[in-house]
Amino acid sequence: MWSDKDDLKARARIRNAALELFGAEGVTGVSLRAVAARADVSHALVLHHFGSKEGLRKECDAYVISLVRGGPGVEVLEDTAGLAAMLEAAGPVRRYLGRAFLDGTPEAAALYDEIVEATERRLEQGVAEGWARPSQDPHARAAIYVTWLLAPLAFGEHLSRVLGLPDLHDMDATLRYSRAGIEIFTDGVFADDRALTAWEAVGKERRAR
Amino acid sequence: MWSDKDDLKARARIRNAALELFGAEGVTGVSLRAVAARADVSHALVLHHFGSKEGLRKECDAYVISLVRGGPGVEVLEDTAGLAAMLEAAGPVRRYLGRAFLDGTPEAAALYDEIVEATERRLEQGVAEGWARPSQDPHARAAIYVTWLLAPLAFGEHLSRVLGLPDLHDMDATLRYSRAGIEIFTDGVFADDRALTAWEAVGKERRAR
DNA sequence: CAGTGGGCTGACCAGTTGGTTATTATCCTT
DNA sequence: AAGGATAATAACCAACTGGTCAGCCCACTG
Repeated sequence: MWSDKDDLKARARIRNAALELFGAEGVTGVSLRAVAARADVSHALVLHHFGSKEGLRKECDAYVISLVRGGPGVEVLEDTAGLAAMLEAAGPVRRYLGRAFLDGTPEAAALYDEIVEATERRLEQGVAEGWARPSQDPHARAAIYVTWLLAPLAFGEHLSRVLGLPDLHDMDATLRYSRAGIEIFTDGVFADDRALTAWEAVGKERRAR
Repeated sequence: MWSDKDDLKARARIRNAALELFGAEGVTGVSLRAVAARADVSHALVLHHFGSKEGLRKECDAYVISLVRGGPGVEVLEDTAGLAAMLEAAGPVRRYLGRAFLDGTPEAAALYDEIVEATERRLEQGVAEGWARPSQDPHARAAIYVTWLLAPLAFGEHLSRVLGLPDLHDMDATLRYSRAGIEIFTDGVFADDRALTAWEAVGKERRAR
């Protein structure tokens, strides 16, 4: 699919190998030697180029984030473009992102915050323009909205298994399950207010205690 | 918060320590010695009780799943009780679950499948009873619905940071952000069908190619 | 009381880990 | 062609990994 050409610079080859392996097994689960082997390189060269394992991890973070930002030109996300790029990203990148968010690196946290902010602005604009519903708590809604859109990054494997889709991360599969998501975002799931009412009852009860 | 009493059996102490550490750092990132140290026990004892690291991991899985099932009596989840238990679970258990789903152990996969099935039945019943909207793809909707409810397990850290909540995993915080979720599930986010229409356009274009 | 079996440990093992160093190969530049 | 950098390697290191083993300790049971 996107195997590296032989003449690709070793540094980039190492980074790609790390991306794949880190995403699949987690950073702590992958040795520098394993990365080196996949990049067809001595393990000392990895250290030579990146200084340490942590350095390699940071470079992977930076690279993936630059992909999401859509190139070196974009400094701050304007709308939901970053989200879209994330969902369309190739398999290894998606898996890596999922891990990064769960591991909670500072870089991933900053990216998450940025996406939530951009999304909140966009939804606010949508409310003004009439295509988005107003919310009682726009900040929390934006956060939840982003979290849900990102959820397939973490749970993609299960999603694809349950839906019987062969490759969890390709575009066709994404398209298939995203329809159900859009449906919920358009019509909701609940037909009446009883869940909302129940929530308010619980909240009131807790506040009383 | 839930520190172990001194007279707790060593076996359970080890399991709890493993649960905490595995959840926080990932299974591969935690050594048996670290687990042993936190349980105040020699690392040989861990092997004595669980045979291997993999054995310990399996025991953690089984324990957490039994918690979600709500006790040894429950064999198959009846409704969304498992989901509720999961969302109310204490911090370490939540983190562990998030990891388990991302790592894709067979036990976690089975649990996920089971929850999706139970939820699909429940939503189907809801449609019949009138409190849930019908869906064009009930199976996919149930899968997405579950995935979204589970998303805070994986992204809870970021969610709490963005919302300015101190402790990501306590019940009050869960209550706060879940309101926004219920709001979306009740009213949706989009005010009209244009997202759905756009999706259909993309799908048609791809099918044409 | 003897003994016996399980909880528990320290010492040990071979293999792996991230990282260092000295050395060689390969490339530009002038 | 000479020179200086940079790419790349093999050999090595101390620390740590999961796992084994012989044996201690101590509560039971006969």
